[in-house]
Amino acid sequence: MAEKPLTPLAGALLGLLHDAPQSGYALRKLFLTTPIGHFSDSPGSIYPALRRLERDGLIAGTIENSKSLRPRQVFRVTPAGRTRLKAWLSTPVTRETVDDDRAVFLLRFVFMPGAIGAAATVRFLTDLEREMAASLDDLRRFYRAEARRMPLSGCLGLRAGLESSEARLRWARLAKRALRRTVAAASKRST
Amino acid sequence: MAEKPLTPLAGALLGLLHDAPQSGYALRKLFLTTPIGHFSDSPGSIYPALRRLERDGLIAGTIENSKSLRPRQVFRVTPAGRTRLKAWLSTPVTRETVDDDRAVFLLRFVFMPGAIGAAATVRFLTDLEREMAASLDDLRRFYRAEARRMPLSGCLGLRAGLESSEARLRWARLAKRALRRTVAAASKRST
DNA sequence: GAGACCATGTAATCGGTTACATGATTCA
DNA sequence: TGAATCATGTAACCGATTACATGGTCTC
Repeated sequence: MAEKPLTPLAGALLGLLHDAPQSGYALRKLFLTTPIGHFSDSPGSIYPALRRLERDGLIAGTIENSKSLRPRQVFRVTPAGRTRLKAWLSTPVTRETVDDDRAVFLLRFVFMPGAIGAAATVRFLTDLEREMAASLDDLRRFYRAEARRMPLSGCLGLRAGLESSEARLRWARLAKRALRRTVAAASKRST
Repeated sequence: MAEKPLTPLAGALLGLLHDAPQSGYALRKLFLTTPIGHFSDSPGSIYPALRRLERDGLIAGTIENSKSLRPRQVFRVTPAGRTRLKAWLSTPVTRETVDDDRAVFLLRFVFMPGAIGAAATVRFLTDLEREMAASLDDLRRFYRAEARRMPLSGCLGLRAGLESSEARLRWARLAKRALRRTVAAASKRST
């Protein structure tokens, strides 16, 4: 098998369908009206992706309102799809995880608590923090070493990278604190 | 004609070659060792892209060290390439400019002062500020309206978007101040 | 009855990535 | 002499985007 990681779009669709079974059109509207990643809301983007997921047995579509009215195909995540989603969400955090521009880690994060639980999400954030801190360190080192040789605009470009890395790291810490509170509250309730 | 905008990779290559003519291999090393955007450093990525640019007449390669030693093809930006680069750098700032995940605006920014001048770059940053502020406003509105209906992880995901938008905006202001100083200094020298 | 919206598709294109392949040179 | 680095390519694949196309339904 050696399953390839899901593409960002595939992961987003699978995650959204895991949260709530819905039609391709509803997913399009989500992409259009909410700030989830930046996916194209065009039909040529979503429907082929859904068909690929269906072909791979990760989702299954059932037609509602059949008989001429206004048929609508509602997709649900299959058990295999759920397994695959969990695997995607559980892929280890490495340097590439935090260095990617598209912020796929954020997409993954959003689906995590619902799919693999709050405790696993907290662990994920801990790993993120570690890698983000390392990445930021490297960037700072690079800046110190090369800034003087670079034109002003290069320096400023690096500053942008630094600022956004710092913002990400602050966010990871904040998110961890917030999630930990819910884990603590949940365990308190259960005792 | 109706020239399509350059792809991020094409823009990066053209900009780098405009700053300094160099070989494909040297460009690969830049991608490998510096934190410019996140482009693949693999030959299968860069060489075809260079060939496309050459095919379109935007760059021209001259072979150095020909005669068996270790030939190396050094690429230079042609006048047409320079025009195209300027056009790319000058495309108006819209909402999509600031909303794109890949931060192509940053790439453009880095090449601007060298290609279209500091004054034009300051104008660009002014436009960026405006659009970034508008984008941030929308995000905040969305957050206020929808946060209560969303699960915690969705909220936190939005927070990440907010934090990074705020960081970008702060950076744009900072960069504008820094560049303005150099413009002021330059005009002072010239008087 | 016209226009906006629901709902789904297909075809063509294209750029980027991975994997594979080659050969020369430098240095230990 | 073998490994690392310089230097350049090619072939195959694949997913995403754009543009095009269809037809029902709801509301004014």
